[in-house]
Amino acid sequence: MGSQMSKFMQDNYDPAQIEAAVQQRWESDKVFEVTEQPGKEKFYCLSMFPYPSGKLHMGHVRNYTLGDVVARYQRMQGKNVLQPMGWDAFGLPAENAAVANKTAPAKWTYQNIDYMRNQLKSLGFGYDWSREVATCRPDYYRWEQWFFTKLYEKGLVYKKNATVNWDPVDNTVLANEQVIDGRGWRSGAKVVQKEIPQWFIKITAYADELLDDLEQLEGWPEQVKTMQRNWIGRSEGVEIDFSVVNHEKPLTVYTTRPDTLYGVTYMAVAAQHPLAQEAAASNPELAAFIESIQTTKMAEADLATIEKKGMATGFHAKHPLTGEEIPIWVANFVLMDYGSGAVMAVPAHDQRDWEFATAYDLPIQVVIDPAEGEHDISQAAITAKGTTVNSGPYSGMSSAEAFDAIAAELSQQGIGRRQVNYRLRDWGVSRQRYWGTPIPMLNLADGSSVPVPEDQLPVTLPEDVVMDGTQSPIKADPEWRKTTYNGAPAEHETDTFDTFMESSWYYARYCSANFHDGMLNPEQANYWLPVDQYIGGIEHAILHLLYARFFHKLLRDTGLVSSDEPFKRLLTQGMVLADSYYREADDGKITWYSPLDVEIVERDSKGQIVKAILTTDGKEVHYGGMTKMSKSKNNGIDPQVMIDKYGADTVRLFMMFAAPPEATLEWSDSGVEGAQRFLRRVWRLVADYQAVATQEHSNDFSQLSSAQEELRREVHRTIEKVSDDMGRRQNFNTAIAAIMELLNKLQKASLEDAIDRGIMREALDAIVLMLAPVTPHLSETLWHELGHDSDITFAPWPQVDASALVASSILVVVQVNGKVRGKINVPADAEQDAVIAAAVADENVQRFIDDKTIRKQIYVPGKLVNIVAN
RNA sequence: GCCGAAGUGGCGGAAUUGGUAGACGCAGCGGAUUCAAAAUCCGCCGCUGGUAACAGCGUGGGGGUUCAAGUCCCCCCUUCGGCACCA
Repeated sequence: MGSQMSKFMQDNYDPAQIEAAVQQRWESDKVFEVTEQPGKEKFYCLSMFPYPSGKLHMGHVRNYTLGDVVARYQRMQGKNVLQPMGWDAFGLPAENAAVANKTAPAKWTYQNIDYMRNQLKSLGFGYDWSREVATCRPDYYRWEQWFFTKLYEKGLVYKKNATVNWDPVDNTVLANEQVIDGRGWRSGAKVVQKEIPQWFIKITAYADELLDDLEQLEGWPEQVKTMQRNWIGRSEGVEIDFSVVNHEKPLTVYTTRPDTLYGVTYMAVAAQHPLAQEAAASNPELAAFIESIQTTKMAEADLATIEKKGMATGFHAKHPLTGEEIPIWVANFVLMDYGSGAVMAVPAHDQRDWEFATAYDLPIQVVIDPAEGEHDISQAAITAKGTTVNSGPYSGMSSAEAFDAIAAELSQQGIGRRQVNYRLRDWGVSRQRYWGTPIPMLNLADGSSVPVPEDQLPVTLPEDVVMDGTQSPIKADPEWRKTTYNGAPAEHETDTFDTFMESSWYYARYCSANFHDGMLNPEQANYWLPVDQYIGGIEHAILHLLYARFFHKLLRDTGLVSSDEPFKRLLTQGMVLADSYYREADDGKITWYSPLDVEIVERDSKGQIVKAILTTDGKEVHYGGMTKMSKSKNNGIDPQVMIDKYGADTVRLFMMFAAPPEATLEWSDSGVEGAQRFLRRVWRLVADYQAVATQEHSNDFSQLSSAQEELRREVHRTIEKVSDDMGRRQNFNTAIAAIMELLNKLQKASLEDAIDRGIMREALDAIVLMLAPVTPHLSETLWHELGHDSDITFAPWPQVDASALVASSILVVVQVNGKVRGKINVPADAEQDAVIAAAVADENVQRFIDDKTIRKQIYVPGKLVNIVAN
């Protein structure tokens, strides 16, 4: 066993050479291309596909290393593993780059894809590239368009007015991120809210199922499920019609607190509400006010923190039970897009209503006596439930009783009904941008809309265009939209889809990426789906993951897939941070410098950076702390530079070792060097062993010296821990730490006799195999050096020899009153009484109990004795 | 503001089910090797006191439950992610 040490091994570890060779073989042998193999257990491992922004950033490298480690681990478990990759290729940055660089978004995007694909290959990720998709290709988005028309036929799609950020100077719609302090980022003009017709998909029709099925998702982090639950926000309440004085139409509101109905002292409606508009028509002051509050950005975060403003409309509603007249106000915190665009206000029992009432001197009527505690209504609203007061015939009831009684009364009168409501709103998919999937609808002369007939799909987006910075080229071109429908002139919709549409079904398309006869090939899709492991950033915990879950159910109900949920197990990875450095000019302007151009010249006694200089000019820069890698702080570390310098295996190892997957990861140059140092030590240990590899080996482990027994126990303990860490816990950092510990011990191990060499041989095979998911190039190279002909990519994962784990004695910690006072070695099979006796007999333990009475003795088998004495 | 997380040595982190706090790595310090340096190897490394054995303190802050709390409960502080048109 074992080969003569090759010339190759005598040289130092040279990642550039071995990685290129290994990757070349993977490519020429098509190692990662897979097909359906009925009867063999499948494993679909998916990482969130990247937006092709130019080059990979460290967040990508982390995400894809995690995915590749999982995929390779599962392959070594003997599974048929699919790991695909593609491009989330539509989006705003391409338009911005097109304006800045005077190129077409398509060209820019395709160039980026080509560059980034090579980067992914150089990192050694084992993707099945034959399934690559780019969402901006017509052969991808045509099926999205087809699917949308199917949803339209099913009645799951509708058109309604919705609010957008309108830049009146550039005459364009802005994304929320393009609105800074209420102004357009390019024009600087004050942004106004404008209503335009847009397409919506009825995700609320699936709200209950999206909520209930979260329970099936045992492999999802609890926090993500909680966030989704809260986002869907199911509530049970009552919808109430308030009649409006001198007005035909009632004002309908939804409340979860009908028990506080007697506390309603005013109503609030959105600026765009018909009542507000009607009142403003004859009231210039109100009209001016309504215009002034239209500048509020529609983001919920802004809405929640803005100063609450309002004005009376002059209309009054009639209280449905008391008949009292209640003023109707316009308020800037009520949005037309949510619910009915109107709310009933109970300032005594709702904090936002309370603040508004206090600001505008509106009455506050207490109708709930809270169950416990003192409350001062002049300080804050009483939001807790309790017992009703001042509520006419409903006084003296619990909140729950009053809820039922009032709901029943309103229902009987025909002016209210119990209703389940969701915070979740229907999905607005229209975007007024160019670089996206054209919405496959035709607008007819009579104002109606119809889907583009199936035989006319796809509606293709022209790629050879010029971006002038403000308007979508397909909107600017009067010819593009022109078409006919049943012989009559019609116009193509010029809006495009929200890019969340493409990312909502790409995971399914990968299963039959080259299928031309439909969106999916159900046979292939149902072999691979659901995804067994999905990996991506925590920032996608709600929107992307909810939309993808929704789409999966839509696919299912269209007969394309048979499962209920797309992603069985989810891993949400943390961000990557790096040091940041800056200089401040005399005028206060701050310039950030890349950490790669900075040299640390002085640290204090605690290791903190006190002085650093810019290598280009030798002058000092200030340390700005450890922050998220970003363009704005210029602290992004280019993965390519690191791959060129250290090799892919070192970068991958550092990424997996520096932090657990969910936590943020701090980039550290010296940490990367430490990772490389470890790989060199692995290399050297194998090389040192090769020098004795031709000598006699023994695999008879029945008679071992205590040192041999202990070392072999360490080997199998490590296999046990690493298997658990990689498979169940997905804590790759501790798996690597365990391998490092084993390596430290092996370096000191004897190679004297045949058994020593047998144990070392077994240990080295195990180490090389266990490292293979993380450092595949190094492992494959060493695997062959150790004399194996097989491909380590598919080699079986090392097995634990249970007999090697058995120890004859164990260490038990002895505490007195909860403090550690001694440690004793006892036989593994010792009884409780014997262990406690040995514990009490310990010299140091005696010092703490000799003048005290023992009150209690607690024994945690095999671990700990606690003696309680006073 | 609302929803969800996180906070442990000089630093990244470990402690998996309430049972030895600080594994592993980085930085630092001491030594070996070297003409010298790099690389490598050996050792030390939470804070305070002590030559040491050992003792006291210690997991963001305050309170609580328990024989025992980094871990469970209550309150607070700080940082991060999301908030529907960034992806």
